[in-house]
Amino acid sequence: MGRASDATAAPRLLEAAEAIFVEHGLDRARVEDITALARVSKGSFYLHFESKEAAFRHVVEAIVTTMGTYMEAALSSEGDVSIGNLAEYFEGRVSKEVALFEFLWDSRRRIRLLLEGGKSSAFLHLMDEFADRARRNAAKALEAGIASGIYQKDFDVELASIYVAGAYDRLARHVVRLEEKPDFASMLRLMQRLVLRGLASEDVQCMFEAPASTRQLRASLL
Amino acid sequence: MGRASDATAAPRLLEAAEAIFVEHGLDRARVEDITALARVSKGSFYLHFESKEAAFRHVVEAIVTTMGTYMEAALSSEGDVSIGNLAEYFEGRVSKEVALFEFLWDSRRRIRLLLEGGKSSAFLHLMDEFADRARRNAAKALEAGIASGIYQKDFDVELASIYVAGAYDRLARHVVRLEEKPDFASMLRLMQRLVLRGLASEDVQCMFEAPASTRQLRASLL
Amino acid sequence: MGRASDATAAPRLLEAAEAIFVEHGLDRARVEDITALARVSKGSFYLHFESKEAAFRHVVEAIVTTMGTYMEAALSSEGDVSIGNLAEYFEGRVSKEVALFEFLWDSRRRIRLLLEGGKSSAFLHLMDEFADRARRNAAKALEAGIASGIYQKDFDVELASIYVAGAYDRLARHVVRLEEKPDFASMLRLMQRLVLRGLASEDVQCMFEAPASTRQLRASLL
Amino acid sequence: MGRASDATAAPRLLEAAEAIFVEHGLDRARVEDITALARVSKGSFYLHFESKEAAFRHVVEAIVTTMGTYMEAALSSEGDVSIGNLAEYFEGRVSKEVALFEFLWDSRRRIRLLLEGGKSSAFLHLMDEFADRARRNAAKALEAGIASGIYQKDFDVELASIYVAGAYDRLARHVVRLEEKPDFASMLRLMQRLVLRGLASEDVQCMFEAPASTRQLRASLL
DNA sequence: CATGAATGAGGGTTCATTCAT
DNA sequence: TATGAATGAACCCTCATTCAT
Repeated sequence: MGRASDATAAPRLLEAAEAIFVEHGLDRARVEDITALARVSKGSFYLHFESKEAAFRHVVEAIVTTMGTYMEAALSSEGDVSIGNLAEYFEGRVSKEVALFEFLWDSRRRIRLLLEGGKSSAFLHLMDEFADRARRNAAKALEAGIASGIYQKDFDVELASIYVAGAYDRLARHVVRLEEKPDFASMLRLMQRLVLRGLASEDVQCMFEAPASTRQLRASLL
Repeated sequence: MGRASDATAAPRLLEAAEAIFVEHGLDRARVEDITALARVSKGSFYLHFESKEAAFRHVVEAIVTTMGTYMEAALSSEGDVSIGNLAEYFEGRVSKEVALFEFLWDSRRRIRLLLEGGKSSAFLHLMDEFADRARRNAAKALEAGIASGIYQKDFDVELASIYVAGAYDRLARHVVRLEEKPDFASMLRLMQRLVLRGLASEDVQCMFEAPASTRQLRASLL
Repeated sequence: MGRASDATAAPRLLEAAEAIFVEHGLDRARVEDITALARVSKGSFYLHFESKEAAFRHVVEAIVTTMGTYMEAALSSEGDVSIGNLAEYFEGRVSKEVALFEFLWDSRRRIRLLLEGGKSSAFLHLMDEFADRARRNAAKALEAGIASGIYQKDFDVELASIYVAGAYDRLARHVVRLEEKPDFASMLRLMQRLVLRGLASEDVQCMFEAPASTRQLRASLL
Repeated sequence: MGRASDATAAPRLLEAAEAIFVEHGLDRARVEDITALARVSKGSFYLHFESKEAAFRHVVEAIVTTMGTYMEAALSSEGDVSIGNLAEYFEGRVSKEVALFEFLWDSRRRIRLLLEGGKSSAFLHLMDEFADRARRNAAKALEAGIASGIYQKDFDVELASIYVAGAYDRLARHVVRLEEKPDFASMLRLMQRLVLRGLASEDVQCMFEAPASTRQLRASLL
């Protein structure tokens, strides 16, 4: 091997590329901006990337992979639902969602840039991809709820999943822009309550009226 | 000396600018593309706009104004709400929303371009502006609902308005991408039901249980 | 029409392009060299040429056309040959060739650059094209000579035309490099004599021996 | 620390450099092309050559030396000429020339590249150098011929040598482009005949007419 | 006002050369 | 000596903007 490759150069370059692309978008980003930020020569850029566009694609894909994986993990709903364990189930979902929003919060700088400054259609497409992934997750959760008798049977699941995912989408966009970290648990409980009460089957609906036995549920949802 | 003063040049230029900017974004759009589309000389561009960026801002503002005005009109909720006229009130809201979605449907090509191809942060910002406007509308409606006793009093209105607006936002994005015009009325009724049942006060909640008097409401919301 | 196009700009650019390309070759020539020589802005180059390579092709083609046309005209051999008018015929050919070499002499700067400094394969190819054109001309002349009984019948015309054209080719290369204008007529007479005596038919050969009648021919060829 | 000292690296590099330079010319050849072909590191190039241009000069000189040496050997005319041994003498020359053309034929790929693809002025110069060397050889042969009475005395030797060398030059260029190996002997005999008959002294000229004694010469030259 | 030729700054990319290992 | 990653000067081309007509 020749001159030892600066092991930190490649990651520095990637990081710099992401930062510059996310800040300025593909067209406004200058290769020289990226190499300067990475403290690397201009020519060095082309040791790591085929072209500016290729670097851009690389960055976008890396973001998709990182965020997507996390999101998938956070939203996967295993565990059975039944009217009996409703309160626990929802608390479980809420805590999973809290974990996801914690992740979003930690990544908020990057995400905010994607949302506000990602001046490129590639990032828009990426956003849409996440949104659709979230929607499919929501649809699965709704179907599970119908199957277990929690939800009514007579609504259009796809449509409802669009609403639900849209609500989460906007909530996420809202959250990453906040200055102070909000109380994710209460946020997400209100969300769950809207969905649950909005779609609840008669049986579950009753629990909101009944005095004693459902205290717990009512408490957790209010 | 060139073509005699051409009164149609300015609107043609604006139209062309919008088309090109929306298709390619600020950076990729070339002044010459715009003037070619407007059948105007390149120099003429600078008789009408300060610079390319100025033209872009102009276009963005024009879109905001046009769409925003329509939207405002469509969503403005005048008229009193009370438990008594609940069914009518909601039908009224649904029909207003249907009108808005009809407008979106008619403008779907332009909107789709803004969403998918609007390769510039300015358009993203514009989208966000609409989204926030919608959220504020939703918040007002929720507050009116609380005031009239339709909704519970113990939820975070701002948060709920985020959910609601997010749901509409995604629905709108979904709709403009459809091939076939969907049934807006049923779409928007499901939406209303989600919100109403999700946030309904005890009094209204009862109406879903009560046998006779609320038939109408139940029917319209299911 | 807009700003009046500088009518002299295009020819200046062409001239400059030829000068620079011929001096440095395609690869070493810089667009800026050309535009500087033409006293034109760098961008202006691309108003007249698609690309540097396109400009190069243009220049090459222009040279081919100019020189080729002249050459064709100069070498075309009309007029009948017969043993009777041999001396006149050859004087006629010689004077045509003298005219061609006068042209070469006048263009010697450009040609010399093509030969010595034309650092590009395109110019080599161009040279070959001229060479082949010359060879075909030679072949035609030889065939005419055979038909009229001046030349023998038993030699390979193509081969002989290669020799003859090669001889002229080198002579031309030699001439354009000279400092002083040489005596083209005697040069080209020696050439003709070589060819004539080299290929002469027995009948013509005799004329070189016979005392009186052929004095003229012998005189002109020696 | 890299590969242990590799004795074959230097010749491989030279060979690769020649191949790449001959194929692409100085400007289009990339150092990396050469080192890749030589299976040597890029840095290694600069252990063997001062610079790309130096390598180029080296290659050009090597070609000149190799080919020049061969050519010199092939064309050197030792042995006396006299009218008595004319036929043998010419057969001797022809066979030497055949040997040279055999060499050209064997090297035709390289030569063709030099002629057609040698995209650099250095190679053109090299070609001219060969041509001039050939011309000087021809001049020497002509002088020897004059001295021995074979040729006339009253022509411009330098001029004639230009013709003769030019003819050979073009013949050589023609030959290396052929698909099939031609009959060099007959080619070169026609060439000799042209020159001999073109310049022959009266004494030799007679041999073409005389019946018996010169049969051999006439036969060999026709 | 209208035109479109002219301008020139700017940036992506290549590649000869250097140098730390 | 051999390596190949790193460097940065150089150069083609684009395109927003200007300006003479």
